[in-house]
Amino acid sequence: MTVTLADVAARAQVSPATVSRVLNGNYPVAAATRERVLKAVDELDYVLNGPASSLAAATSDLVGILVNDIADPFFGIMASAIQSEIGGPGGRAGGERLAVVCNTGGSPERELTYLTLLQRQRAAAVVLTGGAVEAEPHASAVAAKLRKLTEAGTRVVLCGRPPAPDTGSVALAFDNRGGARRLTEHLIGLGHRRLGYIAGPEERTTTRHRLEGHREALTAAGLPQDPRRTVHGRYDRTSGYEATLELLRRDADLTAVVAANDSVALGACAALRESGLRIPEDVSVAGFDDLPFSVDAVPSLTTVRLPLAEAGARAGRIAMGREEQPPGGIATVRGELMVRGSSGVPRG
Amino acid sequence: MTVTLADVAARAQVSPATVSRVLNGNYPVAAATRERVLKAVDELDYVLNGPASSLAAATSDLVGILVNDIADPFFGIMASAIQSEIGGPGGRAGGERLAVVCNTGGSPERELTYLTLLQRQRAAAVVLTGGAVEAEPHASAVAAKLRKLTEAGTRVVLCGRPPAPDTGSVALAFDNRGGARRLTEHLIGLGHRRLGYIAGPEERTTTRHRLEGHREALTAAGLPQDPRRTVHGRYDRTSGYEATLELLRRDADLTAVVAANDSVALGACAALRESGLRIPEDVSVAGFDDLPFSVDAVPSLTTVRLPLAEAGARAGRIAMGREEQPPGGIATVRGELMVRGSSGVPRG
DNA sequence: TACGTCGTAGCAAGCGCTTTCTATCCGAGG
DNA sequence: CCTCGGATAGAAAGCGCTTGCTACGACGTA
Repeated sequence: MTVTLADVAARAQVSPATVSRVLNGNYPVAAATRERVLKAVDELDYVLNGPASSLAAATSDLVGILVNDIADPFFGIMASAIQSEIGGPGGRAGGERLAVVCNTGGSPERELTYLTLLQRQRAAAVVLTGGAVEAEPHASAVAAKLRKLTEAGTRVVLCGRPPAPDTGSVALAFDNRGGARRLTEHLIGLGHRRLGYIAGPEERTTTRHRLEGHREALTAAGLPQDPRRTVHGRYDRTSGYEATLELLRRDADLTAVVAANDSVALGACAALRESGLRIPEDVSVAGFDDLPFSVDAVPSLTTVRLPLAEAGARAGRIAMGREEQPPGGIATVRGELMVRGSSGVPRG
Repeated sequence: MTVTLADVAARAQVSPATVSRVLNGNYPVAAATRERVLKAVDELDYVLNGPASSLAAATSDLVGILVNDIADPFFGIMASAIQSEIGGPGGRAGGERLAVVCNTGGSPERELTYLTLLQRQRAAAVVLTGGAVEAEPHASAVAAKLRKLTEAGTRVVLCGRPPAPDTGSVALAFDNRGGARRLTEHLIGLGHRRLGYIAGPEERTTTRHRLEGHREALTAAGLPQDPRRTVHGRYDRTSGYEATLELLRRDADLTAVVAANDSVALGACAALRESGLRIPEDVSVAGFDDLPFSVDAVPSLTTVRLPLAEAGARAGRIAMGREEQPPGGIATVRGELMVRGSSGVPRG
């Protein structure tokens, strides 16, 4: 029925072992023999049986990339960069590595499921992107799973996610706290005193760090931390829209809105505009991440640029063992404040 | 070293066969025995060896989703929808299916490579999204590969891609031609007579169909098809920006710019604005796809909404055999014209 | 001429699971 | 009380590949 190694071997008049070695190129084979084998492979249109190969070799070509939301360019950009470092030659049997991205939808359960699935497939490496969920028992379960993976020889890299101590993983963390602090400092520097903050889902590290950075800046400037000025939501546009209306309801005198990310900021802009407020004359808006569309917003968004592609590429290289690990297995990636049209001096 | 089925069997005092049956749930096992096995699985923290399982069963839990550009929400949204129909319970051994998205970067070679990799992994199904490349020899090579896959029992579904005859695949094609025609008709109806068109890469079916639809509308209205009014580029913002400047250089009297997609349209808006032109007073702009950010553009984008999530979900269900195939294995998905602020009556 | 060496290729033992076929135990029916 | 069928469980034969070890010829060297 299907063509196997043995068929190729028979046709090339060699042993299966030789065919395997030609395919894997990890053992000397005479040029003439190799030719003969490759010819047979071609003629029979042979495709290696991946599962059989992985079983015998106790490893696979699979590399997993976990993302929270594949429809969000934030993750798409990272995944793309990671994948382009991981894909390409280097897989088993002269093949390519299969970089697969797994969409967790932000669900802790799915994250764990995918991790188990990748473990089951004996993945060569796994890269986890995006913030982690801090709530128990998920956090410990993930940590335990990561440890299992590294112990089994799977390289684990965290990209844009805080370090997971004692798991054997390498972390490239974003400096969310610092970025948020500088962003808020910028607004305070412009004269803003009444700032609303639209945070992401409470249980995520990214949310907490950005919020902490914001509050640090507030405190440093001697401004009060009014809990009524913070609203939690999701990392999407709709959430930003609704949260902004809520903020306005609580305090119509806000002069600035700091959003958890750019999508949220866009929603905030829409809500402000519909409320008859001009940006930045009446209210300044700031985002986070600097996704491609942010510069096209009108006015263009003041935000913190995260080097998503660079970090992803580096994570990919580390996962492939092509770049040295940072000292202690931990590196922090800083964001850059991008001051643009959506932030300005407050009225009055 | 690693825990195997046999270890679990020993601990549960049953045979490996029984453990396998408990895990797969495809054979009656007494409740007490099942309990004992599951307990052992748990205590030993056993994880099935995927490759071994796939080898023995001659099939895997893998489902591939091919996308052109994972950083582009157009594909992200489809991939997300496909994946959410495919993931979840239903995999082998009580596990979940592993829906993996493969980023081809729009390269025909990578597309073929991924297809081979998925074939090698004995994927249960493959969903290809986005337009195809028509140039030979790629087109035939892909068709041949798709045929191989279906013959080997892998279900193949094309989502937003024209049908591939005689390959055994199911196609959910977008009506790009009709959408583009209606969009251009809308502009002509507003009074536009000098329309620029920014097309995608020439070799792609999507590009050709949209361009044909545009020209159909032009012809139907008795307007000339000036080749100088069409510029080819890529499906991204930068391309739209540059192409618009080029169009303006060729004919400063344009009253409307139709873009290959929304990202391109955004780039066009930026270029027009920088050229001192107002939208839509001086020049109308239209996009295609209606991605989430399009409604946030200022003015919001007139475009053609493609039901990406719905089509993706349907493709996913068909790939899983949970939805009947359309008659003839082919269905056309229409887009909906969304008239918004970026299109208006031309000056004069 | 005899012997160690190097370069190639084959043998065969798994890798860890699935599944067919067979064995066993039990209760029910005759 | 014996037999038969149904429900469970086990034995064992692979699935298609990799790889350690062995075999063998052709050289170069003593």
